[in-house]
Amino acid sequence: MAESAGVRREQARRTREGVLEAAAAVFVAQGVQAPVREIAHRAEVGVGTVYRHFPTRADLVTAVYRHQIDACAELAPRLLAACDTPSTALHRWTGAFVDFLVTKHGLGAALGSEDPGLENLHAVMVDTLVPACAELLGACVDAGEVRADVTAYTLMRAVGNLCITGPDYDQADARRMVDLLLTGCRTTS
Amino acid sequence: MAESAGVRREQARRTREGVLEAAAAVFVAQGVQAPVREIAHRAEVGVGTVYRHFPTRADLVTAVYRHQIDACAELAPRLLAACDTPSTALHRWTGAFVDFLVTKHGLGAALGSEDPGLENLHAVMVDTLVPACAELLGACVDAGEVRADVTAYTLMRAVGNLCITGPDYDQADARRMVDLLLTGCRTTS
Amino acid sequence: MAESAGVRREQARRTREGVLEAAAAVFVAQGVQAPVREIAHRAEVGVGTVYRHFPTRADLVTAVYRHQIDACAELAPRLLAACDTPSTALHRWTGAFVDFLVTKHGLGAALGSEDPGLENLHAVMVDTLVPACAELLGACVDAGEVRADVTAYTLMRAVGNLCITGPDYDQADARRMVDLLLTGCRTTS
Amino acid sequence: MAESAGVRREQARRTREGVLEAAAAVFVAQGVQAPVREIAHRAEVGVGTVYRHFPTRADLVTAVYRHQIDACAELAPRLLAACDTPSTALHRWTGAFVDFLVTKHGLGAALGSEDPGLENLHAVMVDTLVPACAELLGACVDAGEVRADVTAYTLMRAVGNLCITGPDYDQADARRMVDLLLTGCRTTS
DNA sequence: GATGAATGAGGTTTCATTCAT
DNA sequence: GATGAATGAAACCTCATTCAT
Repeated sequence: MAESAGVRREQARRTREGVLEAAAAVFVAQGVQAPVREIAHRAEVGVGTVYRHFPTRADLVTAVYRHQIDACAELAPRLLAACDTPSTALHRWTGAFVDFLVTKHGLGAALGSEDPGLENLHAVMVDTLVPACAELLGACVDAGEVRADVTAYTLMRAVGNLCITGPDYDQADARRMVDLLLTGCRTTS
Repeated sequence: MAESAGVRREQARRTREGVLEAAAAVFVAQGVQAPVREIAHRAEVGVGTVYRHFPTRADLVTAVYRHQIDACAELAPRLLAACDTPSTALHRWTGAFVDFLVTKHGLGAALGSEDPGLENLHAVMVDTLVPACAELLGACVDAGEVRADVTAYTLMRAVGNLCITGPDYDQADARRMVDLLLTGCRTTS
Repeated sequence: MAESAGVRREQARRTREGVLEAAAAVFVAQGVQAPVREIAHRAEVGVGTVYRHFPTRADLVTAVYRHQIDACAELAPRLLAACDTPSTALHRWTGAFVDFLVTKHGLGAALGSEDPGLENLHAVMVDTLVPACAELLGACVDAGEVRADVTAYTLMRAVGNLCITGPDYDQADARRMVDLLLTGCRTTS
Repeated sequence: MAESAGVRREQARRTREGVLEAAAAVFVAQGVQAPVREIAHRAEVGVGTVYRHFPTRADLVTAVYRHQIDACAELAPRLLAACDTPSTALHRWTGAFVDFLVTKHGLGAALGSEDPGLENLHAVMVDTLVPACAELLGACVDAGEVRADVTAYTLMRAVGNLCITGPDYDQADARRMVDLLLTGCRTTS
């Protein structure tokens, strides 16, 4: 009986993972507003199953990107330790952030969206990434490399917005614009 | 008869203006994807009236912003003539552009949207504003004030994206981020 | 003043004729259910004008075909006088009727329709054409050429139905089918 | 689980049947162009349910009549085997076809309609019934009972048209007209 | 836990018809 | 008489979401 419960739990976990994978794929293809049916179909489960695991769309979006958000946050201190200067670390970190956002079709837009259905995701990203960004930014400011009047939150929103790509404004464009923005943040010597 | 026709035409024009005003207000509150019903209701007309004046949503969105888009484009040569340096003109122009975009909630997003219903608006903005921006940018490059590897289109998309505001990222933030971006575009002397 | 009234009346008559012509053309192209706007546009008048002259669609449809309906009815006695046998006259009359119906796209369908908006037209056709057809049919029966158990109304409905054409069942098909039907009505000798 | 799935599937099947019955009834009353809402309401389901089972109107119309169309087609060889002469079989088959068409108000009209929403149904009827009719017709021609210049398709269209009934032209009239048409198709000996 | 059928609100669009000028 | 802008009912179709099994 205890075992059967464990087996069932394991099944549920696998179902959950399957939904997450399907959602990730569908989000890339159609954006985070894709029909739930589409995701359920791709995961080969019923729509009810999606709703059981993720009651709101934001829960699903958040869960889909949580791993990567966490990984992105954890990257900050590692880069700070590994790079010669804080600003190098900041540049590389934003580079990683851009790559993350751009490859998730619609995530940049979701970040900046006021859609109440996405505020949950918004909160997660802010809570997780802003401190990471703030750590890098603070180090840069302390080192006199970056102006002190830029907040981590504002910078992240700006970077997030710059990552809203399209046919005529692609990942490379986004990277260059973010680089220019960071360059503009340098203290003018 | 000629007079009555003129009166009627005048009435129609006022209705049209009313729809435009209502649409502008609704767009600010809900974005450019707001339901047509909402706009019709706010304008105190039937939905059919909205469709009569603006057969597609893009027609409406375009009409709402056309005046300002044109005004913005016309500002470019005037600033170029009035300012001491091209880069000053560029800064002031982007400042005006940001003010325009930010006060029209959702227009920045519309500029970058791939939504087929907005491609018309997209085309108008690109056709009108990119040349204006290119003129300023070219002058800056010729004066050696700005790096030559930034295209007017990409810059406009970036500025447009930076103007997607929200409760925690407002017009002042957008202006500062755009300024930093432009600063980053300067030739490092 | 009397003259100006006459002039005005003449104007109105011409407007009316213009609407009729436009309606006839539109009916051929799109069927009798075509949008009123289409007809008004083609006639280069306002929709209100169409409604003033023809309050209901049936009024318009009826008016459009009235001339031809009358001409068709008047043909019956002339054919009866001119042809050697009544059945020849009947054949030639139905031939003319078929040509009339088939070239008026949708009229055959309108004849058989129960659409309350068309009952007026239905009544006109019945009142005008059934007596004409009955005259021919009666002569045929009297001459022993056609069975006595076919009513003029039923025959007309049948012919009307057979004239509902389409891409794979055209005017020639309709004519042949009507001919076969008439052949079937002959008294078997 | 397997059982509950079976129960659910059974429920769905009943819903589907309910929709079909409702659609059949509404089609009789209002023709095959009746609003989907009407059908949904009569079936006591939501419109979404109708769309789930029958994505397009043609799917619904086709499903409503499919059984009877098939039964009609299958009747042809059986009659051919059972009757003394091919022409008797043809007469009885068209009689059955007429009964089928007339009791399904609007189906005759649908058969001849150019409405793109009905082309599917049109195709089904043509594909299923024309071969059946052709078999009978061919046998009649081979037996020298019917003229060779009538195609199965044209005959079916003609019969379909003759089955467009109304208050003053009912099923009995349709049957008699079809009989006369067939009589007219006989080789004159 | 999983299912997916059913629901129905919500969006779009079309046109017949009215009415003030 | 003529006009055509305005109206709004009505049809379509799509999903997010619920719930009985």
